Amino acid sequence: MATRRRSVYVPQEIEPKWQKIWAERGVMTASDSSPKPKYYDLVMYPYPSGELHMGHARNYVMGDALARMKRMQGYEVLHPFGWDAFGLPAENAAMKVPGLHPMKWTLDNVAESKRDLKMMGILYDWDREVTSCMPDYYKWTQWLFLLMLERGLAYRAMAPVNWCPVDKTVLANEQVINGRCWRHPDVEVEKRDLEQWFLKITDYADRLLDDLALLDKWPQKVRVMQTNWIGRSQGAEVDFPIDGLSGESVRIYTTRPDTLFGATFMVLAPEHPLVDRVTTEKHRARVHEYIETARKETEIERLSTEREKSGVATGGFAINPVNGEKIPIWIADYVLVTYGTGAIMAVPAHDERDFEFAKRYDLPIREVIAPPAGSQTELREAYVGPGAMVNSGQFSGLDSATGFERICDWLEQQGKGKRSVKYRLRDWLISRQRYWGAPIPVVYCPTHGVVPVPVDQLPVTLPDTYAPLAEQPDWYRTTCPIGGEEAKRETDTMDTFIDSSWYYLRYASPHDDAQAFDPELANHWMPVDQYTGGVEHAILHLLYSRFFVKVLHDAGMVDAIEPFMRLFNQGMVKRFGQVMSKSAGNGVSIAQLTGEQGADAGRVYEMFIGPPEEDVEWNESGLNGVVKFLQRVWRLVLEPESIVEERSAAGAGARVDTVLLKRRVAQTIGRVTEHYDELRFNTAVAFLMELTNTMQDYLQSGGARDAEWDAAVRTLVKLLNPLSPHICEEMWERLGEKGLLADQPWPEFDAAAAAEEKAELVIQVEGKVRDRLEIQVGLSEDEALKVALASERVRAALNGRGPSRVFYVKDRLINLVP
RNA sequence: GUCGGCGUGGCGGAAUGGCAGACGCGCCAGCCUUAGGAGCUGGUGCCCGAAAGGGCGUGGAGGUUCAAAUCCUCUCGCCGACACCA
Repeated sequence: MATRRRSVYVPQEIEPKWQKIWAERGVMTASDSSPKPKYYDLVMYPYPSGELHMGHARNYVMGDALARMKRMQGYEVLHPFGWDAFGLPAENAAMKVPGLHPMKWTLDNVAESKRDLKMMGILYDWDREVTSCMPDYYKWTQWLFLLMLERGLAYRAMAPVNWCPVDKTVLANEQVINGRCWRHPDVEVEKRDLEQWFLKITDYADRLLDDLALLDKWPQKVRVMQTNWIGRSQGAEVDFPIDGLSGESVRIYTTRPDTLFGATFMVLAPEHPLVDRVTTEKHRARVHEYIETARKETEIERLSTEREKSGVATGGFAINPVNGEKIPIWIADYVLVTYGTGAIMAVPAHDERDFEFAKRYDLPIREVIAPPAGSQTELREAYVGPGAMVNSGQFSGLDSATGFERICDWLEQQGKGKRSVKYRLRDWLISRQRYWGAPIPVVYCPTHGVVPVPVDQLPVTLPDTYAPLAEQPDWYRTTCPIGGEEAKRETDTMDTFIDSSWYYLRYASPHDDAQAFDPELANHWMPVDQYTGGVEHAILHLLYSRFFVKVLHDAGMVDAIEPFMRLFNQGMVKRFGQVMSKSAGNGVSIAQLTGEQGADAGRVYEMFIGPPEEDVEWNESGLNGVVKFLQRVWRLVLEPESIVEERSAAGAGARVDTVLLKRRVAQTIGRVTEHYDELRFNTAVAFLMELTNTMQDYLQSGGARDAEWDAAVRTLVKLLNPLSPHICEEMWERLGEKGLLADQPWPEFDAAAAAEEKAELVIQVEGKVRDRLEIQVGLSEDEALKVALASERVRAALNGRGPSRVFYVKDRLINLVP
């Protein structure tokens, strides 16, 4: 008997078997007409980068585990997948390898990634797969652009744009990080003036901001980031007449109209249109020189806060409308032409930037807000807080908040200004001078101007030849859809963030060739119940998607006003201290993992490794621990006698009887269900480990393998299934059960069975725990007191002690008054 | 600079304001064994102690509370986002 070989599972034998069965049975195929409640479980569709590693897998395992559980809980689960397939890496690859087309490179990568996902046992409804670079998808991306155009939300404008000299394309504001290209952190972005397409996301600024309040199941971090990005501020626009130019004035924007009396000079952005008008002959040469220098500076230099402020006087003066004072007009590049009105009143006493500027150029500083307590006699820095207004004419004496309102009222009555709300958010520049994107579907006609391509002529497909569209006359030469004149196609393509702003809607009806999505089906599945992806999309993708849904809602195409109800940002997987990636060369590939420890061990390990939102470090011994755990489950379920035998060899562990076993099973159902639902997989795994420990102790305490044991076994297998589906499915079959485990109902939680039968009474005296007493659950306060006082030890503990005599029973406090 | 988040054993980490350190890794001791990098049992926060037991303990200092890792104030450290937006 001693030579007995313990049974072990071999992942390479069971994993492919079950993957094949699930695919054949269409386990994750979502039905549009199911009577079950729907659950839309979505992971951010990725850029197809080819072979996947365990860093990618963590995200997808979470989504898969949730989908599997929700399915067992009786939901009709939509768990789709697709590819954000336009974009630069494909072009870079094509440029490196002559003759390689971005399409081929992309589709090869898709195939490779897809194979890896399947090897991990991750189930999607592949019937609904979308690929954004395919004409049947980007046809509708183009259609959505035309919808925006029709609704006045797409426009063309000449603008100083962010230009990446390496990628040779324009970037959105959101793609410029510290003045550098988001794809090339050491390449500084240049400013160029180009005619470009924009989407008017600023029209939705208020709603994008206000509706964040509805997203209470989003990480607050993301909501804060979006709030800051939209950057709404309340203030006033005020007209300052230009001295000597009757009827002309400069409009400024301020968030502190209460400091209007403290304005001692005015500053225009170098690009401000009135610069020429206000500059006197004497100052013209110097102003011109300053503007030239400012233009040549990169965004980085200009925006650096470390840099000392610079500027130049124009020689012109403006009249402060509240007191008729003449104040000099300066030009300085710390004022941005793109924000507010491109001009400010400078109040050095109450604004740090103005203060610094005034110090440098020796401009007057006048205090108009007195700090609340203890006035600062010396003005060493600007006081930006609230306080009482002083030196402010009829408004002196008011507190600054009231003064804000009174001055605004006064300005509006006098017609000299008005309340105004400004945003940091800018319109979304979507033109890209790249081949590998969806062509913007418009035609430039000499007679009719900008003409949208008629819907029945969509899609405007990309030419087969990989080369910039502007260099392909065969492609861009066309005729005007209205008059038939010779015309030219737009040669820019769209930002790929447009593709990803609506893909989740396409999943509702991915094969519809008559519309972008079927509104009825979209309304059936939307909104997304759980959205999972990286925090790097906290602003760009999520803000754009929210914008699209609001536009589509206004167009009557979807009921939802927000796309994603619950958002989760998972942490990244690191190895050797660095984020796993192909370029860092530290990835554990899915192919390698499944060939060794198996997909299930990798899945459970990645869920157990740490909190799901935290970055985690991959390490082999942790993975081995999980393999050990799974092998133990395997034996416990299929070969419990081998565990019973071990008892005699080494002595018993903890005593576990049937009552304890039952209770532990019930508790585990409750905890695991709750924690899976909240994506707290690390603790869910810990609870399952506790259950197996209890089951093992039960066997080793001589527990019978009766109905209770069988129930425990089946519960364990079901609860573990979302994380370790292959092994659980195989065990289910070997247990002689009929049907797929994937189709089994989720175990029901029995609160009564999970409750402890004893409660503890903790006797604290003067803040210290003096004694503990086991009592029955469900006793009233009086009964509990009686039990407590019946105890000799309790009486002794209380005897002669100080004032605080407190009992604690579960979550109830009982105060004992002597 | 501003705004957010986080500081718990040797390590990853648990803890609706209620026995801090679950679960796992690692380590120590033992058992078993045709010796496997296997399996099993016990131990493992720190200090004192042979033990029983006692003291200390969640970055630091205060505070609220019968009770604080958890709430409040200040402070130090780390991480992230934004960064002249008037």
